[in-house]
Amino acid sequence: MREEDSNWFSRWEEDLPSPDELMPLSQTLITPDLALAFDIPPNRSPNSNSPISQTLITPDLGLSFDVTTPNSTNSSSPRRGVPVPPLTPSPTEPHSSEFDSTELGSCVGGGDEPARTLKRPRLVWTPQLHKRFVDAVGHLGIKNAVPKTIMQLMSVEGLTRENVASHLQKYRLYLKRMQGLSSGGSGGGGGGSDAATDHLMGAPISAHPGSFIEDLESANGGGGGRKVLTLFPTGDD
DNA sequence: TTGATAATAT
DNA sequence: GATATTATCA
Repeated sequence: MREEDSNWFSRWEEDLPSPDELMPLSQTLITPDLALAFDIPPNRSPNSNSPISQTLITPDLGLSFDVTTPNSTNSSSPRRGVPVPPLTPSPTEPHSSEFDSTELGSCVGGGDEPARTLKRPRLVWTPQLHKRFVDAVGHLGIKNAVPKTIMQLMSVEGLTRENVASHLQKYRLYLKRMQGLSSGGSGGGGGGSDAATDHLMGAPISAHPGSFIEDLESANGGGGGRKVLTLFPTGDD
């Protein structure tokens, strides 16, 4: 006797409760401390500031997390004072599947502080991750398209409400822009919808059960060579 | 530019 | 008090 009034999402909740079962999106976030314990490149650039970028790709989807340290311009960041050792980014396919799923809060070499409270580097919204985001919003509907619900639906480890909220804002802004553009056509400087972006964010938010998370790889060209596509068009190119 | 964060509102 | 949304910073 399930109430039929319950929308589709009601069923989602029934299927969701098993995050362990469905974990298509497992992101292995490496805390700075962990990275430290992992491997410290002996060749320390004396004066060469190499961009510290950690590219963790999950074998399932291939989400890549990129940590960027504010090396440009010595801006004293009171909040971000996590000195991450320069790691060599591997643009190629890292087959390092030897990643132990040890808890992030595990005792790391010399790190007595709980990684749980450690601040994570900037979150890079990859097309796949964004797809999930859009999918979650689409399935939830504007009504329930709240950061918390979205986060829960995404079931992305490491993803916090703040992350979704931040992105959600941009997402809404993008939609608003489009809607406003559709209504009035007064372009100040340009105004053009990028096909790539349009395809990404131009997903109509219709609360339909449909299929959850479509092909996540569709976003990726797959032809080799990742292209950093801009999620949000500046409107002027 | 994009994402995090502070402040604010509900 | 917690969560959502807005605004601003980096």
